[in-house]
Amino acid sequence: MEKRATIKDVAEAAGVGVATVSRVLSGGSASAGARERVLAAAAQLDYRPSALGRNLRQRRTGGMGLLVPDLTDTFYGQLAEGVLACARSAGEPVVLGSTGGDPEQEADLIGMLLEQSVDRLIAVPSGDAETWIPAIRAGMTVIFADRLPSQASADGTGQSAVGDLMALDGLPPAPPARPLDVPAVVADDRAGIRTAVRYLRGLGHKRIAFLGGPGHEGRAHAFRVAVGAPVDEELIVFGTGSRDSAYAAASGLYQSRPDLSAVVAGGNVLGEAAVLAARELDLRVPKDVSLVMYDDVPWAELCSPPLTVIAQPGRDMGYRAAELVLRAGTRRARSVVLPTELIIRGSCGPRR
Amino acid sequence: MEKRATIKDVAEAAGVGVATVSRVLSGGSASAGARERVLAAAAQLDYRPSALGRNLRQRRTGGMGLLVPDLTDTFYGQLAEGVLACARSAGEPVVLGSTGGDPEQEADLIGMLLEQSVDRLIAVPSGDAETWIPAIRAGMTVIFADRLPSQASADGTGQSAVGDLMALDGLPPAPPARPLDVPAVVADDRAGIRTAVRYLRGLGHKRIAFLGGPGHEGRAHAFRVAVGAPVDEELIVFGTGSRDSAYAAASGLYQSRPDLSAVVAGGNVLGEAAVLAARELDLRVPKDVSLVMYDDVPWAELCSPPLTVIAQPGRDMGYRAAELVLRAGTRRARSVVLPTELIIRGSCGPRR
DNA sequence: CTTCTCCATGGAAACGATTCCATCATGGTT
DNA sequence: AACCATGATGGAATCGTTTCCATGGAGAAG
Repeated sequence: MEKRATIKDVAEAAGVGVATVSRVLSGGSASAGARERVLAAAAQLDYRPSALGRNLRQRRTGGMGLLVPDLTDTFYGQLAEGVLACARSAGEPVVLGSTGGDPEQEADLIGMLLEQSVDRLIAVPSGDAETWIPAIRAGMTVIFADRLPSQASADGTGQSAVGDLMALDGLPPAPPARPLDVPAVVADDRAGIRTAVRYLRGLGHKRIAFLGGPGHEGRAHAFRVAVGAPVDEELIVFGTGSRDSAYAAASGLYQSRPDLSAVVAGGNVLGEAAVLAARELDLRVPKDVSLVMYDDVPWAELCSPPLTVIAQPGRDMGYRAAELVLRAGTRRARSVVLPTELIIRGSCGPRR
Repeated sequence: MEKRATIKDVAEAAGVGVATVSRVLSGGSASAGARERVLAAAAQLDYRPSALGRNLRQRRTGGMGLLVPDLTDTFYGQLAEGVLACARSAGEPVVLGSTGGDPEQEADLIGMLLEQSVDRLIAVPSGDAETWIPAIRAGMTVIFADRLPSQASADGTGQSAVGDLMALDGLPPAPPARPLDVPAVVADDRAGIRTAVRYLRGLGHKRIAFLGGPGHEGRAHAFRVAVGAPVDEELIVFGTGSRDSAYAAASGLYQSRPDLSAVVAGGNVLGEAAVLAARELDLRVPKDVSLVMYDDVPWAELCSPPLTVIAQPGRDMGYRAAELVLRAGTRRARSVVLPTELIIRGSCGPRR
């Protein structure tokens, strides 16, 4: 438990001033002799600059914050791994928070990060645009990942918040109430859902349901677009985030609409619930009901039948977001849309 | 992007000195009048003390570090959620690192945390005892979770490092080379494995294999103890951590020893590999081979047949570890052993 | 009335780095 | 030889907080 050497100790040992030590260590100009002596002294004393002093002086903490809804969800685990990989190679620390999908906890965690002067943040947002205004106004560089905050707008469609992403499909962009100017790294949900729906249609399915969770408004919207008018709103149901609630939603869906023949699950937790509920109700997959699930998690292959999924690159998503948030400041970050891929396994069959 | 109010601003607005503000806000003594004015001014200015200044002054960063091998592994996701839940309720930040099971990366991350002056750390260790000496010597409060570092001792048995835990089963404790005095929160692997082996024996199985990954030396040891002499060392195989390597290990095991009739997988990634490899080789579970897997992950139930598992409370483990690391300093932390539970589903049957 | 104690109070030091700025040496140019 | 430009150098200021310490005032005890 010996105390660490400070820059002052190094300066003394090298016979130079602290300013010179700082310059040598952070790449400023110094004479060859001084540089050599400083380096030797630093090595000798096993000196490591304290992030504390530096942070205070620059009034900012290095590294980045990361806010996800739930680490138990394999997809967010993948995303976090991507962020951590990028951060590690940059030598930057990552402060992690799990929001449980609760806007209130999210707001608390943002407050905590502000207190720590963490000024870069990657978030899978749970709260609406309002929640994010304090962070933006405090000067944080925010990058959204996986999804955008739902707009707390009057029309109540749960439209996404970033204008330029809405225009992707030639759709009339939502009237921008006051879009957050926050770059995002997301999967191409529109294409992913469209491909899945077309695939199911090709198998003869007419009544296709969408089973979503919190934050899946964008995917639900993409689903509406993909099935086209008239949309049967009863076939679009939402759980609240917990596995129980997802199960209840799935079970309720099967029972209230026995005429449905296919389900698109908006996330792997929902997919899990859809399988479980089907089994409980003696619905066979894919004979009685076909299933496509968002997220290609390792266990999708273990199911029987193995699940057909819409794969999105969780790890890449995290990595790219981390790159963006680290580069920001240098260059104005631009949003990124990552491709999805329909991986056909065994959970979809022709309409019964 | 307005700059935040500092304690000086509050002092000025309240007409008191900075010392008084600090005392009021951190629970020191102050007159009612002063307290009231300070509180009012702080609220008025939306003052939040900067963690930067405080950290520098106390020469330590609040919160804690958390090091896990891989967030993609659901079990570590659960553990992390537990840590985060505890940290959140204490208002403390968590700095996360993912080691990939690599001692070198682990050492790097420890260095990074030291640089940040994070002096409390919860870790699922990958490196051996040597790796941890620098952290301990720097005065970090370390709590191990899920496992203990393998002892880099001469006897090469991969014995665990904490003496008092080794004595649980009345076994001659390994000659303590120089045990780390680090408290740990672990599952009762010995009992868990013993129960699983007895269960399999009860079903008539004679040749039971153990499939482990990095860090599962303790479980392998418990397995040796449970099966009793003579131990068929060929039936104990290890993967190196990646899913591919786990798969290769499982596949190799099945092929080299077609006489085995049951497998105990030391973790959920290994279990996944065991299922996949069995399917590939046309071994039916549980008809041809019975399987017990460590970790009760949500998808264990989705498999067909649903997997019989040794459940260990990942979330609790994380929560308890976080409690311990936060309380340390107040009280010398004591190790905790959490119970495991054999959950019988459908992946074990009578010996063919 | 004096003296002693106790508490509230605010100024200032400390924490460990970065960075501004004044100083000094060096070498080249006129 | 005088002058200037350039670059290295170290002292000191700075960041925002906590905490030490000296001061002063009020109340109690003599």
